[in-house]
Amino acid sequence: MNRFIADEMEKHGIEGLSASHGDILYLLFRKTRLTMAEISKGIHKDKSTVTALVDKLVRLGYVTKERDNGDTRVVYAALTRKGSELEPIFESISRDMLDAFYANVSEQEKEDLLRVLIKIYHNF
Amino acid sequence: MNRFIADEMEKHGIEGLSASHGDILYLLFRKTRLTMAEISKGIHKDKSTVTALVDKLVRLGYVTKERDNGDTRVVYAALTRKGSELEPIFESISRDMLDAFYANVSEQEKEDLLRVLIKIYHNF
DNA sequence: TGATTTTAGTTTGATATCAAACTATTGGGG
DNA sequence: CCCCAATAGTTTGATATCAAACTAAAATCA
Repeated sequence: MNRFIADEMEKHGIEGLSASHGDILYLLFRKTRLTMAEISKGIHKDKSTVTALVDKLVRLGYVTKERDNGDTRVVYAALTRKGSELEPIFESISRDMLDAFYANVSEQEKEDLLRVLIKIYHNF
Repeated sequence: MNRFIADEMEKHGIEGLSASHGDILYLLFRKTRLTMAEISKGIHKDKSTVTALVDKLVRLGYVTKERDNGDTRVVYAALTRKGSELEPIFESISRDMLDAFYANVSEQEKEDLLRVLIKIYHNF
């Protein structure tokens, strides 16, 4: 799946991003401003990992970081124009990905799969 | 799951091993001698990754590496005595892991899950 | 109010991982 | 037989990832 996504992104001229960067961008498509801690929770990665990932997105020009004025411990991440432009491309890749993933899998099977996986998820 | 396994291993006094090292050891419990390429295929990891993983197992005293006499390109990995002693511990951890994993999941659900996952696996 | 604890992020050091370049050996075809 | 291609592993360089130590700021509490 990682390879699939990486290949698709390369086809669209997006390079240097991993699946985790994509996860972060997805969060930012939904909510325009997120703290580092919110991102950490949202993508289930350690906060120090998020620091590195977001810094890379900043370096590539997709995201900005800004300190909160009230509580200066807090740092917000938000999309730049360039970052926002990724949304339609990502939606398209996501669709293709899911289509490939669920090829030959019926709706009923999908439903059952999800239900059992959630059960297993809660076992940890 | 990785954390679960790591915790269990630590309880048994086994430290410094990741899940991938466990995968390699499992292969060696079944077949006493494997080439680096066979391990690479067996654990679905790049051959250069296997070099690093096996070297660590050698460093920790669980495995030996030996060149083939006939074809000197080939390198065999095999368990040491210390490596073999891990088998019962690993079997026990494996059982506990699967029990935790499949808690509250019926046999029928397991079967369906596996069938659909295999289908999805073949989609890539 | 002042000390202590909690919280938010970053830095540091270690590890697994991959891809690409490289080395060394084997096997085939002219 | 020799060259070339294929094969087996290793080395190198980059990256994501985590945990632990650290910094700085806010919140609690006595």
